[in-house]
Amino acid sequence: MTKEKRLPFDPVAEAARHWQERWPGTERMAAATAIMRAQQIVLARVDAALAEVGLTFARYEALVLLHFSRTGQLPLGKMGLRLQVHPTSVTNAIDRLEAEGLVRRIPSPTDRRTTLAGITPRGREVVERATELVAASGFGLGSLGAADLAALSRVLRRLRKDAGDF
Amino acid sequence: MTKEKRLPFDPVAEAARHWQERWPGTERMAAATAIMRAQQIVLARVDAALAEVGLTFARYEALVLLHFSRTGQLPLGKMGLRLQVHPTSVTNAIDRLEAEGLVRRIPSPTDRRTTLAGITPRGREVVERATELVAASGFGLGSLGAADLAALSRVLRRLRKDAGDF
DNA sequence: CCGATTTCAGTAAGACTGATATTA
DNA sequence: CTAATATCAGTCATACTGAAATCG
Repeated sequence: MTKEKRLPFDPVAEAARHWQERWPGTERMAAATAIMRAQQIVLARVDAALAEVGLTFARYEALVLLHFSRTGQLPLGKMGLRLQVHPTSVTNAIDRLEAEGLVRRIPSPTDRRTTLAGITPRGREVVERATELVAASGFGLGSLGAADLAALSRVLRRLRKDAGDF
Repeated sequence: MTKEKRLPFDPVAEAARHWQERWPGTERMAAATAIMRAQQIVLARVDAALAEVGLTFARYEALVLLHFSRTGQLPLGKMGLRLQVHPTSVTNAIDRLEAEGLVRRIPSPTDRRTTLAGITPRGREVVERATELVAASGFGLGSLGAADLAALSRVLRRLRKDAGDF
């Protein structure tokens, strides 16, 4: 951690106060800054939970995606699209997961250019255990009620849709 | 970019659908995943806007903080607390900003252990120009209305507060 | 020949650990 | 002596670019 010190004021509100005096779009700035910080909080909680099973968030996401897929196998390219990560990052993530025996590479039977990543039985065990830990951590959102969570999901869904995610 | 492909469905909703069948806390998972993706979107937009003036988001934040401060100078440690970044990351960011003449290091007159970062006139010019660009980009939130922005800020404020930020 | 898929080499920014020098 | 402050060296996970190999 950087330091466990609690500020005596809300740094986002403080920034908004100054911003407002000179520049437009204060509400957007405040919301964007809050999103950046919220992501830091969520990531820190999830990473801490996953450390116990030796996974990072990126690799956990890949593993969950495979676990949820019908056959337990997906082309690397499809994974990149679904997880919105760079092709080389997928290669890297699968490299690590394969080295730990959680995933194995399988040549596609229909297209010899593509490689499938397939989750192994050990991979399924680990993702189940990891998910228990992550769910127990509450994703750092443990204090939010159902209404707040719903509001968050609703607004962020619009944001993601308008950004061209889906 | 990873690929400009739009998925035919909401990947977060799809994940939630599968999650719900086996694990608890679906609403938290969905909100957390949406936060992670929203941060990616905001960061990409802001970084793209800042590239024109040769700044990263982290360095821009540091510059804005100095620009807003009363004297234009702050101890590096205080900056780390305000921006929630690691001390060594502050040192690194100030190194870069100093190399570009946007900031200079000043020995503290009252405590010889501490170093102040002071924004230069050129730093003020750059931060003004950068802010025009960033504000014009809308932080990737251009499509959200006032009510949505307010809801976002309200919920994320609670999240940050409960996480111990302030 | 063109485009898609994956991989590799190399670069970059950032977060972190552990150690150190200086000073309150 | 201790605590705080900043820095340095080095490691790590990730993102990206550009190039290459393979194949539809």
